[in-house]
Amino acid sequence: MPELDAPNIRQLELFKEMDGTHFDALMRASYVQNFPPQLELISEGDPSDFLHVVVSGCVELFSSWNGRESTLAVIRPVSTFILAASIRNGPYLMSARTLEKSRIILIPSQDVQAVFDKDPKFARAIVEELAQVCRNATKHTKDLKLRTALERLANYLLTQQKQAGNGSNFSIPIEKRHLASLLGMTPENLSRALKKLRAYGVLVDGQIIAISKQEELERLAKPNRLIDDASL
Amino acid sequence: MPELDAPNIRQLELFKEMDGTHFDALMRASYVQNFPPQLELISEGDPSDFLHVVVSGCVELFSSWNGRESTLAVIRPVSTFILAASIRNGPYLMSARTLEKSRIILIPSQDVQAVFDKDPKFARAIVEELAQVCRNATKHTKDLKLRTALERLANYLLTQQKQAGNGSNFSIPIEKRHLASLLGMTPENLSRALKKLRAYGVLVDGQIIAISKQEELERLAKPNRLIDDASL
DNA sequence: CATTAAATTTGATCTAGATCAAGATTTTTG
DNA sequence: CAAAAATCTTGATCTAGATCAAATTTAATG
Repeated sequence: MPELDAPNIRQLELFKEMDGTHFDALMRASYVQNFPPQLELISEGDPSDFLHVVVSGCVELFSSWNGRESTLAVIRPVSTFILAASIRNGPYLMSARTLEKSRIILIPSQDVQAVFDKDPKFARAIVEELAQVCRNATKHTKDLKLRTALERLANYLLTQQKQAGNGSNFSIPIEKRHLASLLGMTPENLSRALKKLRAYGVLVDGQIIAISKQEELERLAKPNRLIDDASL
Repeated sequence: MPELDAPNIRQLELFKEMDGTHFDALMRASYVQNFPPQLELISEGDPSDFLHVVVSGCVELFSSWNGRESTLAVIRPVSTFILAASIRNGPYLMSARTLEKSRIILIPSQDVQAVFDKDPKFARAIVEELAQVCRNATKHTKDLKLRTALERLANYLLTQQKQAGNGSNFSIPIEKRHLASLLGMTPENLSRALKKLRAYGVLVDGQIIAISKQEELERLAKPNRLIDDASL
């Protein structure tokens, strides 16, 4: 793989503490590729051969059943996806497609596993990362089962606001139809929900959101760290 | 801890391959307790001090927000829970209560982590278990987002049937109100959904289920390994 | 075993959210 | 930049599932 990318990857929690030799070996075994938008990278059911790292761009994880489809997550740089599948050597449970032009590193699962056994620091990092993924999945489920669509949206906006630095203006980083699917609602319903939030001081212009009545929105959303804090 | 339990625990995937000395050390550091039914073992938000292993009985994992509550999983012997929290030393994301009189082993998180660093076999087992938990969470989300309540119920019944040995008769192992919550519906709606399934050859008598038209039910349920197979 | 309490079922009604059908915008592309 | 294709929005309608209230069954308790 090109040396340009390695330093970026090395900064990732997953690779930061590991032995340099092992890191280099992993990188040598890996492939880097640039993908155009809307390309299906993996399909659910396929065997999991690689751990993926999004270096730039954006990847949507989604799943289909009986003609229906749902977005399960949107991955932004720099982070990994399908770690669980590649550890268990099980089939992918989700499909993945690029939403934008994306640069992605593919690390062969068998190399990940080999280094896992040799490098305790890496093993530690893998298990921490995986526990995080696991906990975020739990939070997503709680969000879905305990909240209405309007509440999910309100909390999503507050979370995005926080990530963008707590200013009153920020922009949502994905298309609304994907956001709708992520939040478990239809695009039509998202559109209406955004309109309802005007009463709580939310102004929408395309992807740009302005929050004018912070307290009102928070009173509606009732954000909770055990659901909304991705770092927890 | 009493030696009676150790052999059972040792059989768990999580502990099977690890070094005997390490296993014994873990067991010595652990506590075994018998809990009555309906006892809240842990509350979400609390710091995670122990990895829990259900030896006998049954534990419900649930979560609350804004006065609502939802069952997220039901844990039966012999398996662990809140592995992810104890690895990250983060607060519990779910609460846990016994549904029946239960025998539970509490292994201090710090001991789990210490042995993780020393014993590659154990590290390997932990990461596999965690990946499994992670994948099951993904399946649960897919079930919730891609299926209607009736479809979730139909698939739940087929899964239980399989676990019970594929006979046409079997019994559901939890109260219906918990099942309803697990499937993301109200008890009233579960009751009605079960009635609707009569048209597909499902007969209900208390906890006992009889499936008379296997193919019809499967045509409705459209079971899918990437959602319904817990071992995958 | 009678009493009380809890769980389940049933019926009536309500509502969040889906679906369908057009428009209105925005984005993409020749 | 104009045409075509998406995406987003709005309105009308429909429906899965929730809520409320009451009856019935089942389980727990003195």
